[in-house]
Order: sequence, then structure tokens, then C-alpha cells
Amino acid sequence: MDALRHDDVRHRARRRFLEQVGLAFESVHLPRMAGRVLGALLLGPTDGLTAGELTEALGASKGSISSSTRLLEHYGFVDRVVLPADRRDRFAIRPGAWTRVLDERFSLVRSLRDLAEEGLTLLDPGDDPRPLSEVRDMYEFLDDAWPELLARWEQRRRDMQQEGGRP
Amino acid sequence: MDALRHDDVRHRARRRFLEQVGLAFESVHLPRMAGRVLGALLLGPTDGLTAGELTEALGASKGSISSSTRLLEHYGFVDRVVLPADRRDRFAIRPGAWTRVLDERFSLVRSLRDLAEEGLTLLDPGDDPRPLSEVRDMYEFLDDAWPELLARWEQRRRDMQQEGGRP
DNA sequence: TGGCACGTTCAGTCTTGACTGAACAGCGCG
DNA sequence: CGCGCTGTTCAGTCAAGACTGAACGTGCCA
Repeated sequence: MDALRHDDVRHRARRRFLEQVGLAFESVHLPRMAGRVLGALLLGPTDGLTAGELTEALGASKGSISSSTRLLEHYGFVDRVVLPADRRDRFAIRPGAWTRVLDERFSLVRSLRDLAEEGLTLLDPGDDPRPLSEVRDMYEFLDDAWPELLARWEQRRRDMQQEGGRP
Repeated sequence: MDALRHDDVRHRARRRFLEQVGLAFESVHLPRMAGRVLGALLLGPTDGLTAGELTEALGASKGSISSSTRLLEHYGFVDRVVLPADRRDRFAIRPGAWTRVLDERFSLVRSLRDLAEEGLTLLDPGDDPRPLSEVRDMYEFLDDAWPELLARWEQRRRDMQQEGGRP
């Protein structure tokens, strides 16, 4: 009986985790279901899950799973792999995906700097350019600092892998 | 005639700028109208604009302007100021707002690290912890690096101000 | 060639939330 | 006091888009 209850608790915790990842996705303007799928893949076995397994695990429609996996694939979060002697597609986390995703997110920074730059050309002669130039300067700073930060992370990741995981 | 045409071009360019800021807001899940209001304030005179001026400049309803200014105030983008002998509220860009706003955005990072941490406790014994630990480690790295980056920016901003603008 | 198991597509439903416009509340001046 | 000018609130409208479920391909095996 105790084992059963333990399984139940565990199942609820997993379900809650999926929901949290879903909400995190929603907070950056991506469909919640895609987040849940990603969560399921993060918790799932190494060689990934099939669409059928995902529909069952999440209680969602096939259509919804299909569009979610396609989105995750498009964003580079997951790979679609096929095991030999099995014609079902499996979806698995793509290694190193996170770095690239975060990097792409920061490309937004460059567009914001340009936007501020454009705004500066539209000011009336008497107006205070400081608010806009503060925006421009800050995003410029970030744009400069970012590659170096990313390189440091890549380096650290390589170090960690050599040590065979987490020290 | 030429001056008129020039004004027209200028007006279109301003309008386009407002729309771009609106879209930038939308891309981070904030109402587009609030972005347009912020854009108008960035282009406007130093002592800010009244709600009435904003409704006219943007062609939006008073209600919409009201909720937008309140949101911008809440997020710390703008201050509400009152000039003497004028009972209208004026809204003006708050100096240094951008740094704090960006800082708050990065508090999300901490929650993502925690989420990955939680996911690690939910793995089955045989499963590969690497995808999740990669997420955890990366957000941890960013969480560590962020304060230092922010401090560097603050320092640079101070330097720039002392030089009286942009070198 | 049927039948089956997968996966995709698409019209329809439903929820969410931005925006409007009108009613409302405060404040100063006549 | 009541009028005019503020800004706020709120019910209603409208559009965007996530999700469903059924119809539709597609390839494999008998």
C-alpha cells in the first residue's frame, strides 16, 4: 500500500513539473502544450518518447502533440530520431540545445539597440536625448558582453563534461 | 510645400517608431498600447506628456491610456509628476529604469534553475540526467554571472555621465 | 490489394485579454 | 453649489490563438 501511495505522490510531482514547464513556456509566448511535451521528454528515457507515448502521458490530442513536437523541433529543442526496426518517430532532447536557444533570444537585444538608435534620429531639437541614449547604450553594452559570457559558459560546460558530470 | 512634405515623412517615421516599440512590448508579453505610450514618452518633451496629449498623439481611448500609464508606472518605466499650477498628471521616463527592468527580468532565471533542480529529483534511476543538469548548470551560471555584468554596466553608465554624454 | 498503425492537417470551439466607450468620482473655480 | 476638466473603472466587443477531434495521407505487413 505504501508503495502505491508513494507512486501516486511521485506521479503528482511529475505532473506538476510538466505544468510548471508549460507555464514557463507560456511566459515567453510559446504554447503551453509544447512546454509540457518538453518537460515529459526531459523526464523520459534517454532514447526519447513516441508521439503516442506523449499523447498518453499528457492526455492531449494527437494533433496537439504533433504541432508541439514540430515547434520544439523547429526551435532546436528536440531531435526526431528513428530507432532501427521501429517505424515510429521518437523525440529526444537535443544536447546543447539550451545554449543556442538562449543565444537566439539575445539576438533580440540587437534589434532593441537599433530601435533606440532610430528613435534618437526622431527627436525634436530641444528634447532630452538621455532616456533614449540610455536604452541604446545599455543594449549596446549587453550586445558586446554577451559573446564573451557565452564563451565562458561553453568552456565551463566542456570542463564539466571532461570531469564526467558534476563534481 | 517641401517643409510640409518633410513634416509628413517625419510624422510617419515617428508613428512607425511607436508601432515598433509596441511590437517589442508585445514580444515580451506586455500590451502593445503600453509600448506605444512608452515610445511617445521617449520621443516627447523632457517634462513628460499628459494623458490627454497621449490620447491625441496615439488616437487611443482614455481608458486604454489610463491602464497603460498605470502599467508603465507599476513596472517602473515612468514616473507620474505634477507641475506646479497645473492639476494634470504628466508621465515622464524614469531615469535608470532600464537597468532595473532588465534586472527583474533576470530573476526569472533563478526560477528556471530551481525548476530544473526539481526535475532532477523526479528522474527514474536509469534515466539520463544530463539534459536536465545542463539546464540547471546553465541557469546557475547565468545567475552567478549576472550581478557582475550589471555592476559593470552601472559603472560604465556613471563614467559616461561624468563625461557629460557620449564620448 | 486490403488492413493497420502512425502521423499530419484543418475546420471548429473555447478561452484569454486588449481595447473601447460610457458612466463615474475627485477637484478647483465661477 | 454646480460646472468643467481631470483621470479611473467597468461591462461589452472583438481578435488571436491554443487545443480538440475527425478526416486525411502514408508506408508496412499479411
